[in-house]
Amino acid sequence: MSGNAREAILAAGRLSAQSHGYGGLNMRELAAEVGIKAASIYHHFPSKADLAAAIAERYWQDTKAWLEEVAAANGDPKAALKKYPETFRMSLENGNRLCLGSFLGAEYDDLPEQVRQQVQTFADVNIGWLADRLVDAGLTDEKGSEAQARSIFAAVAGAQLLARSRSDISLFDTMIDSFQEAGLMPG
Amino acid sequence: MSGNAREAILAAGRLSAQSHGYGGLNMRELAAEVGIKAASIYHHFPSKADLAAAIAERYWQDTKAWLEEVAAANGDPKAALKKYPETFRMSLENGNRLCLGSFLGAEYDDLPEQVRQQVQTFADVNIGWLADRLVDAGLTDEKGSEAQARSIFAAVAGAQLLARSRSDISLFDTMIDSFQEAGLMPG
DNA sequence: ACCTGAACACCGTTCAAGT
DNA sequence: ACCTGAACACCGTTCAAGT
Repeated sequence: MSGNAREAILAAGRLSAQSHGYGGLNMRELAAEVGIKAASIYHHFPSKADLAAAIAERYWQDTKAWLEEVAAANGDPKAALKKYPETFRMSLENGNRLCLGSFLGAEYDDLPEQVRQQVQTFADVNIGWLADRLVDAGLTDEKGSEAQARSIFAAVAGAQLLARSRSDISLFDTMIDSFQEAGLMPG
Repeated sequence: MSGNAREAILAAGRLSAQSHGYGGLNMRELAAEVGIKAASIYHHFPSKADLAAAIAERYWQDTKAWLEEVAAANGDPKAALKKYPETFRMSLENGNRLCLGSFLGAEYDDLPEQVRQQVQTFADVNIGWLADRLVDAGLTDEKGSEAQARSIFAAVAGAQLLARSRSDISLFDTMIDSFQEAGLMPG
């Protein structure tokens, strides 16, 4: 409708993809949510692959902006790191949804190349941000920071995946606590 | 051919599900791999949902048997725990495949009830085995053992998910090393 | 018992054609 | 530009019929 069908498609598409993945992203349903016909989506995106790539691109851009806000608002890098799991937690709160990067990561074999690239960038954004905080906090040397950052990213994503399949956010919180107590990430 | 089409369907179906998930499991393709027609699968399994449930059930049974072997072969529970990531590593080696529990966990919203139950049991088997080893090793008290076990399971699954999307087993190994060095799990 | 061709109802995707 | 009807390809599934 009116203002911007493209933006409405992106927003609804993101939510659907976080619930059902790339394969489960349904063009007719998505169109209905936006108030148009499925064929009309193709006026805004040349294909489902391009739509998914645009959704994933927007997803990492939003994530990056959020992470930068967190870093700016928390001078202490340890305090910033403590906030990191919050986006994953919000996905669970918002309809028990999965991180889009995790869902698309699972579907990686069947993903069009454009989508794969955005999934990689999403991971790079997360790992890069974490590595920068870890170095700033003096928790790792520069050499090992990326490896440590990757481990944190993977562990938090894994915790979200498991908590989601039980529809139980408290499990997510407990797992994050365990990671922090073990010293995998600062708490 | 031969002895047992049902077993061949289960074996090929498991591999396909670990690559493409439940939604991506294709009856016609699966039949072709086994050397029969799609309609013939229904002689062995009443529906795709029942087939997937049987695949997932067999999957946790195989996992459980493997874990019990590892426990039996390693009197030292820490040595057994050190071997735990090995099954996840083997999946990556075997065609860059994902743990079936992780893939179905991502698709949880769209899973038939029979399949969901087997996914839960798979998680329970892993967490129960880990909790038993942790208690035996004196690494946790009985009260906190399940929470600790869940964290290990989630972290290892997350590491596999991320390593798979890069098709890079060395990333998996490095993340496991990080988990062990942090003390999340014994190394 | 075990398998199959053919068909069914459905659904995502695409394109030619409308405004 | 923006949208759509309708065709297309493919899906899980059924069933009468074959061995």
